[in-house]
Amino acid sequence: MPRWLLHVDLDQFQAAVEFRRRPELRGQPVIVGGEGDPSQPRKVVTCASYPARAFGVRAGMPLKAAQRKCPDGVFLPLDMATYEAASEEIMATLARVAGAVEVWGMDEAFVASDSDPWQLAAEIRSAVTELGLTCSVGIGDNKLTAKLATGFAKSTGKTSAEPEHDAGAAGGIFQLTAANWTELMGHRPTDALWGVGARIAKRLAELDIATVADLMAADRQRLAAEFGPNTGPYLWVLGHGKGDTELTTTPRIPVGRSKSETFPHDLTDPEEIRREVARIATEVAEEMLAHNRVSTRVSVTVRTKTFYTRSKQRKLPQPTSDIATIVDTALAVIDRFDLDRPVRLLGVRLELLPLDE
DNA sequence: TCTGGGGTCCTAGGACCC
DNA sequence: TCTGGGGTCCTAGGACCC
Repeated sequence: MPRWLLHVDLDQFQAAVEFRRRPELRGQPVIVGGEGDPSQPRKVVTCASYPARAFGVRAGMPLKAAQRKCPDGVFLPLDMATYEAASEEIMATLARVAGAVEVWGMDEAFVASDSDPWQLAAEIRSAVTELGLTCSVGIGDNKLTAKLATGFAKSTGKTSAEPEHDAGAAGGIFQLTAANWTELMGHRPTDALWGVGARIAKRLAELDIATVADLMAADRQRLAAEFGPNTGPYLWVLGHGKGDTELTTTPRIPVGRSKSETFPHDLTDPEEIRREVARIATEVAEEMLAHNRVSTRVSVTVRTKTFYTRSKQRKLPQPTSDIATIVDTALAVIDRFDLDRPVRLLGVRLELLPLDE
């Protein structure tokens, strides 16, 4: 009996959650991000509704740019608490319909099927629709193919102009497996793979590995020599459409906790920079404490006006939950930076002591 | 249009020890 | 005096993801 992995991905998640409480906005170009004020600098789009995307608005784009592309867009502030609550609702629904769920971020999850994956996918979509939301489902023989299948599900299911893929398509559900892997993925650039980004793709291209098919034909030893003993072979495996087939249903225990802030205007006064580092360190330490965790290491990140980003860290003499010690350490670390250029971002990250002893 | 915030994991080099 | 090889800890940086 084959085991299928299903990847569930909510459509336009944050915008869709907003539509539930403001149904009059359905079908409108809605842009969620920052405080919902496109005149605010250094804030970006977290989620654009499909109508907003038709104007060219994309996640990650500055709000100001989004407004230029879509002047009549409805800008809404981020409301994380509401999205988290919606996410829990969704995951509970998936658990009810599909059993074990591996949560992958707020609006994604993997589930498994030992029988008919299309049937399960349809049931999931129907259950999510009852929540007033919609989702796409990718079916794969592992997590990689399932995840990539969701991308096909979105592009084939959503755009009527898109020619119908015969292999495995059915409105919002798509199946990608070893059987159609080469046909559907072989000609695509390597960064179409989940885990290959722009940088790795560029380095691969320099080795004359431009497409997934090229990667499949590449020499493993060469990849290992180029990318390291772990990453190299991993890339080769990715290229062949292989991946993890196990669901991890126990919630992951965070190994770190961080907080960073891009300031609306650059900071230049070293004393002000120290004060902000102390404030951010206090906040993240308090959150750590609220979760009953203990810190082992403090890392401070500085991003200057030119986007030059560096971090320095210091191991604590012993694991501690003492806020004053953590703040003092963060200050000692920031003092090792040359603060002679305008600072646009400061961040503090705490590494956490593993929970199991 | 200048480029958010919160995560995870991997690699590499130097220090230090045997 | 012209120099080993491994293991581990620590720090810095890179890359990816949602």
